[in-house]
Amino acid sequence: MNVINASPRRKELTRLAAQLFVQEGFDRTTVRMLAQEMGIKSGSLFHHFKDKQEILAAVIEEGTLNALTIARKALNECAAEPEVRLRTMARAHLETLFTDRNAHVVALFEWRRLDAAASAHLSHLRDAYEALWVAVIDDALEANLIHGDRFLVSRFVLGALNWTVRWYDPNGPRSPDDLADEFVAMIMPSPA
Amino acid sequence: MNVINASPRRKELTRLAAQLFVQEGFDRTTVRMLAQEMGIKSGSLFHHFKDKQEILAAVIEEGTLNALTIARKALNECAAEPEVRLRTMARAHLETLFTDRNAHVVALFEWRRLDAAASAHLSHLRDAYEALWVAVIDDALEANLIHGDRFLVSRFVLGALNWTVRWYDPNGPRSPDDLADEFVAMIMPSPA
DNA sequence: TGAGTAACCAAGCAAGCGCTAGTGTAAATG
DNA sequence: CATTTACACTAGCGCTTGCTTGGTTACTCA
Repeated sequence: MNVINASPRRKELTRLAAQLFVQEGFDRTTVRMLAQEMGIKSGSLFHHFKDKQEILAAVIEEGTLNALTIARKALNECAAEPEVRLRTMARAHLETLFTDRNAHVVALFEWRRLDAAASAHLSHLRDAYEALWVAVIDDALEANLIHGDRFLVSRFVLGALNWTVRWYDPNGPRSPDDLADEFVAMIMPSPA
Repeated sequence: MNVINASPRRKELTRLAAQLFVQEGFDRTTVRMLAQEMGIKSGSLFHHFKDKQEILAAVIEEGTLNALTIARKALNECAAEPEVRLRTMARAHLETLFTDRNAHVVALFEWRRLDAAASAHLSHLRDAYEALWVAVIDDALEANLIHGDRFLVSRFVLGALNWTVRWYDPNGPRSPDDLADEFVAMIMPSPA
């Protein structure tokens, strides 16, 4: 469950597991399927992971840590105007969502399959990420760019953006950045 | 898979199944668990449903048909102003989402477990429902209440509203209607 | 009264599940 | 050179899964 055990081999296995979890769902993915995809036998799998649960936790941890890193970096590098920060955050969110799509789909839709311990650990990571959002939205509210309750707005925004994994086609004409900009324009009273 | 087989007994069984599917997830819910919750033996289950898949389809069909009925009725009964219709639709959406919560959570998060035939049938129902939304949003766009691409806006809106099942507490201080109003206020440039 | 039917049950099959035990082997380490 | 470590293998245990079979009960209606 911990990030310390992050050998290159394990990272690669985690990536493959994420793909299968998205294709089949966690419960329908058997350890034998995972092993075959990895080019080893099912017994060998348990040398890298304690049990099947730990593979799920690894997938989600990987994705969430990535999202946190990218968002922090993007916020550090962008201007201080609330509007810019809002757009930056939306872009960063959709960027990770689609470059690291498998891991995030698993994080969003297989969350409930985590056991209590892993769930607690990963909730902290997710909360840290959401805190970034709340801060950005606070600034936007204060600047009168948007209006409403800070938590409600945060959750509506995250909902709308996360839901894009259900319908957005990355091979279509619109880039994730376009999508982010259109979304920000939608919730801002005065369009540019 | 069809609505014709809708005996009262089957309806009740479907309701119980929805609850279990939400608690445990479709894959982790065994036919034995379903049977016990229904007060029968696992073998008897297959008198009412062809197989486990059909139970899932029944749950989702029930929920979607309900949502369609309620939304149509609400739209028929409300005034013609785009702003009123938008608010009405948002309220209707959250109302069904939380009075028929189990069925809708299953519809939203276990969709992928449907086989091809059931999926095709139910997609039509869902499309019919989404068409109601697109029409309402078209009117709102034309009246300059909101701005953006009609399909993008529809999907962002549906995403934000559907995501509420992940965080909204119906026993909290805010009613679903309040929630709907706050959401509409958020996406409309000029607050009331 | 007797045929038809909806609802149920006990028993169990074949397949598949997560996981373990014990072993082999090549490379790194003392 | 001896030992440890990392990674993989084979074989299979004990259990659960969705579903079937063959039969019983209770009720309806001609």
